[in-house]
Amino acid sequence: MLKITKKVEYALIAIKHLSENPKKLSSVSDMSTTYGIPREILAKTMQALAKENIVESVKGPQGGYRNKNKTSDISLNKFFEVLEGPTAIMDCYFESGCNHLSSCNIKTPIKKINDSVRDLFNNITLADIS
Amino acid sequence: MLKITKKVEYALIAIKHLSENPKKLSSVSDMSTTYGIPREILAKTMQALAKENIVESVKGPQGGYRNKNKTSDISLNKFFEVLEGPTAIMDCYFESGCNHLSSCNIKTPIKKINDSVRDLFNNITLADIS
DNA sequence: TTATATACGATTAAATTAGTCGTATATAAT
DNA sequence: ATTATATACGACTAATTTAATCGTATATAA
Repeated sequence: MLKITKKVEYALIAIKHLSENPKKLSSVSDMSTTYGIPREILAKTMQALAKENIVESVKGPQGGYRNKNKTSDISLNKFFEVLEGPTAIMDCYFESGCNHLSSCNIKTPIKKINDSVRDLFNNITLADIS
Repeated sequence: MLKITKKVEYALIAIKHLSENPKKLSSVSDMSTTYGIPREILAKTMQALAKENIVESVKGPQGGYRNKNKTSDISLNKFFEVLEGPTAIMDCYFESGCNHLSSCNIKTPIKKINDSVRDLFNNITLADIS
């Protein structure tokens, strides 16, 4: 539980790389060989980040990615949600009704845990961890 | 990512139940029917909690479980670790060396995220969420 | 025109999580 | 003593989620 996925791991590596190479464009191929990351997965991950304007993409030869916004403007929560969807420690938090348990006594506790985790990630930026 | 498991969910429900019924013993059968939780899974979960002295078990007819320590003395982190093992957002945090990536640039970031999450869970007790 | 690079959907493989089954042991009640 | 009830625990199977691969389209610099 509470493990971050490879997708997020790879994205963190890429963002860090881009922030260390702000001038030039970095291609997926280059980054995947440099860090030993499966090419296709990294590609998709970068595409998701590009779609949300976290990175900028340039097509064609000599193309690649560069960071678009300041890493200090992007919260970890935003970053995670772009890649994984809503930060919810348990599904029932976002579903209208809990279909699993006939008599749930922990809705409030779950909400508290969830809010705490979200607060935490909202208050850490990509710059903080780079 | 960052989802809590059913095991933890069920354990939270049980602990809440026990804290609401401090005098008597509650059996797994009773709790599993009351909350619609698979019997065997709840049984194993309670056994794990008993082993760590979070709950007390009494065998035989009329037996069952009761809370052993104050819920305010048990951190969420302790609780999670009893059920799921070390709170590590990524495996490499606990392994001696990272075998996955030839050239990892995010060890420090990962450590920061991980420590933040652990701090958070260390500062929430079971009482806080009950 | 060609080689390089992103974009994206579909599919398969691997790993993790959830749930089941079988058996042993303790003990209260009869 | 015997029986029914309850915890204890290991092995196994099923379901779900995550990771990785494959194929094809599109843009563009050289």
